[in-house]
Amino acid sequence: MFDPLLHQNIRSKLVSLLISNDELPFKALKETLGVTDGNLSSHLSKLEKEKYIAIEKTFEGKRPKTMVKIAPVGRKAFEAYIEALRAFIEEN
Amino acid sequence: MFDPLLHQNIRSKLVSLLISNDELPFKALKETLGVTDGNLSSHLSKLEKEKYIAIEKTFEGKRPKTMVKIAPVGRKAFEAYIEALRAFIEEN
DNA sequence: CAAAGTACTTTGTTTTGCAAAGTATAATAT
DNA sequence: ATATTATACTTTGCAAAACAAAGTACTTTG
Repeated sequence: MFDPLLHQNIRSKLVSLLISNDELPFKALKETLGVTDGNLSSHLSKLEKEKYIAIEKTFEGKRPKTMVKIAPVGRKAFEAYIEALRAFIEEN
Repeated sequence: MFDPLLHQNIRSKLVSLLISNDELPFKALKETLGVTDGNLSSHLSKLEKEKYIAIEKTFEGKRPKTMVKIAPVGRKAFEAYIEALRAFIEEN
């Protein structure tokens, strides 16, 4: 079974981005993924709930800034997911 | 965007099985995938609706037998999906 | 200081994914 | 002969997911 948290269009790319960039602001994720604020927000919540990512709320001057980081659990899960995909591809 | 019809746990495996075996009976799919009848039935309907597969209802003696075959659209889509996965893996 | 913008979150609706229940026929036991 | 169980599915109902629209809380700008 592919990890259902990762085997989804937006989340697989989201986590992939976080693996490559280690941390990214909400806005950058939103623009790169081409999703609405609400949609991104709920995907982030889902990933945070399972400790795949960590969300840090800071301030950039006076404006709120949400920083999203990959967490150890998420990194491991993603690696396993990529391995699973690789195995799936091999047999196809 | 990964093809949402294929980027799903059960359906990706289902179509993969059909690519390898060309045609399979309902029962074999059900057992191999480890899903309930209802669940399989609805996934098949979804794939059939988009012409990814073809469903043939025949009789084995006096009992109904549902045969599932991969269709050209499905084969192409699956190949493209595998390519997309490959590309995704490459960059991760 | 009103209007518009920024950075999100919450709410509401549609779509999925699934199991339980239903349908129809066949085989088997009584 | 007929009730019971089994086979092969499909339909229904419901909980969870995915998404956009609306809401919240500020802040900057005209």
